[in-house]
Amino acid sequence: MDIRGSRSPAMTDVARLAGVSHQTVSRVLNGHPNVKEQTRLRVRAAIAELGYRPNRAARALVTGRSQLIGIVALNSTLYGPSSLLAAFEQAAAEAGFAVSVGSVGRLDRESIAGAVDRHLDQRVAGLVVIAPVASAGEALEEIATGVPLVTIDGDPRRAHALVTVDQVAGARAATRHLLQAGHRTVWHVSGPADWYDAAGRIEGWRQALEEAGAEVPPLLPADWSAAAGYAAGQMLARMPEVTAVFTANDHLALGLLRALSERGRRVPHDLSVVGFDDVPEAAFFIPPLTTVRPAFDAVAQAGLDLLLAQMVDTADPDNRIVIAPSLVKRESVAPPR
Amino acid sequence: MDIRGSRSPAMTDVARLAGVSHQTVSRVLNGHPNVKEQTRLRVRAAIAELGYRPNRAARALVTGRSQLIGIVALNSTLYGPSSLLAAFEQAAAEAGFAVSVGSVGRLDRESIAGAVDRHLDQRVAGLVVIAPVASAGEALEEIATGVPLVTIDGDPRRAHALVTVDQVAGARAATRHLLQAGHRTVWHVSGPADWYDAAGRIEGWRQALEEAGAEVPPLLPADWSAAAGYAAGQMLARMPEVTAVFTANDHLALGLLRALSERGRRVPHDLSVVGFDDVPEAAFFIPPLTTVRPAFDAVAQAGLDLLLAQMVDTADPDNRIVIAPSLVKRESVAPPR
DNA sequence: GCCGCCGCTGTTATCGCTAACATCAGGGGG
DNA sequence: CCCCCTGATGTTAGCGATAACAGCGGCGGC
Repeated sequence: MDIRGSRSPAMTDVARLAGVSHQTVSRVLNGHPNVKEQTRLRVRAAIAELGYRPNRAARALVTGRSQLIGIVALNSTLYGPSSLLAAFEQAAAEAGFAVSVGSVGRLDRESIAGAVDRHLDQRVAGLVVIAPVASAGEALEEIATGVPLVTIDGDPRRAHALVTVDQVAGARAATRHLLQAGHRTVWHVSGPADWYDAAGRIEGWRQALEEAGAEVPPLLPADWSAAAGYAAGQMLARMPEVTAVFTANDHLALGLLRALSERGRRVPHDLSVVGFDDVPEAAFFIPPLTTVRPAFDAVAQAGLDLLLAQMVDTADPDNRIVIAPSLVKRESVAPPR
Repeated sequence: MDIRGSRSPAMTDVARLAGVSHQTVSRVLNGHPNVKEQTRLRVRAAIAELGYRPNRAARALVTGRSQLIGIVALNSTLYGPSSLLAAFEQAAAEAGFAVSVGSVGRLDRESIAGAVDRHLDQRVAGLVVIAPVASAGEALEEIATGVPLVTIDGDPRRAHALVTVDQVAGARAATRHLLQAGHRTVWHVSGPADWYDAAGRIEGWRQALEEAGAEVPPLLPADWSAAAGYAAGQMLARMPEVTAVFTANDHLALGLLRALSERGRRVPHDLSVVGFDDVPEAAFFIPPLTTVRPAFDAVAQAGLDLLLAQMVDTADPDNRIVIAPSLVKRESVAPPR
């Protein structure tokens, strides 16, 4: 578009070509009212002719704010967080914001603070933190940012301006579904204890059992990996009294299914399994997995809305939005023998 | 840290506190040599005391370049692209760059051009495009950006400054592994034809068969989904002469495994399967999947290096780097009966 | 002992934009 | 007929940094 070397056109170049002052160009660009229609057209034409594009750095410098939203997220390929990230980028782009991602290796106080810092350096207009673990929540409490901040998947009890999936409701639905199929009780392979997601799912599982008057079996703590699910499965396969298992995510369920299959325990004939996340492959596990689907798109959109609301109006930062997940029924659940 | 409302400290504030000029502060910040050690320490102390952080917008304005790298990527939860994205963010952050992500819904000319445009508005210092499909490659050819540009997973024949996984070598290794196990030939369930990844894997598969003098069976085209793998599996299960299948990714393999399991064809006893990607769960498929692991970290790092090299020195933009993947052997491969 | 260079620091101009104020022509009310 | 207001535009002053150049001691060489 440009001959290399010649600097790209600035506002004054446009102004000169259109025969107006640079300020008039600025007014046209920012949609200010008092500009004659004819002038506006001349300026537009000049902009098009030169291929002018405003310099965001200059604008950010003088206004003190950018059109950049920062996201702090865990650098992982975990399905939940990365779906959330993708969905958020999409929503932000549609709203005309650029998104700067600061992924962190671990969600501890120091890493989070570092990522937030780097974003503040960029003078982001707002900040979204996907903070599913307790340490992250604590870290955030201590960081006064001075910019609009929305937490996604943070501490449901503490954080302001929070959007989260209703983990408790999802887990209750999963557990109830198994109880209604006729199982006396439901075992739970949980996620890491310091993740809110995991804690909420444990809570929902426990609630559903207690409401139904069912015995609450010991919790099987794990991380989010298929490997941990496999380990849990090796144990459960040896326990004939276990007929129903709810795992904290689909990958745990995958590992569990393999362990059961190796030991000759058939699903759902001998044992029913429900997962959480509805990863795209869940329908192709052996057997197809009944699971809970969080509405990541809705979470992302709600997060953005909350952020934009804070940006125009600093009031009402206490809003929190909880998105209900839905149960997806497939073939991994059946009545007990 | 700051009292709300009072503007954040600027370089002159630091200078006043340290009893020097703002220029000396600038020199300290940028590591210029000729500053007395004692002065440097005083400035550092003042910076710490005020919690000063440089204003990137101002710096970008005066230097004409930002510390922002733009990434254009497909907004998907596909394992390959999203791993690449995560790895790149990591590498860029370590090199002191912020990363602005412009994800696009489709990789067509218009979407790509739009995303590139938005990034140019931000005055990114460099641009990385993860462009695994043909239409994206064509779109890029037409866009003169004027900034350093690196293509990841683009057209191996055309693009300059390209980093890619050696799809051909990976597919050859997978296919040869199956042939060496004793199979007469290997079938292939491929990815979408317009993806370079898919094309390279087809090519490698074909090469390996031809080198070995094996018959080349008809290609089974699919997309990347487990559903497509399932469909292919339903067909293959009915064909007793098929003893070895190479799928273009692990999720296809997952769907295939389920279809085979439903029809009573045992893996690896009746049929061997090899995938591609080494998703974290691949070790927990039934049975554990032999697959090809692309080194996403290495790709990302190489991409960043290439970009940085272009940024300091506009010469040598024709470099292309091909990263070799490795074969991960698990239990889904055995000799034919 | 003077010149010149070097190491350190300060002064000034500038990047491209927006905000605030200045200007100026034209029109309606007293 | 003058005043004031209003709509359209221009002028000026920064935003916060870097770059280029200017000063100013002190030290070595002749």
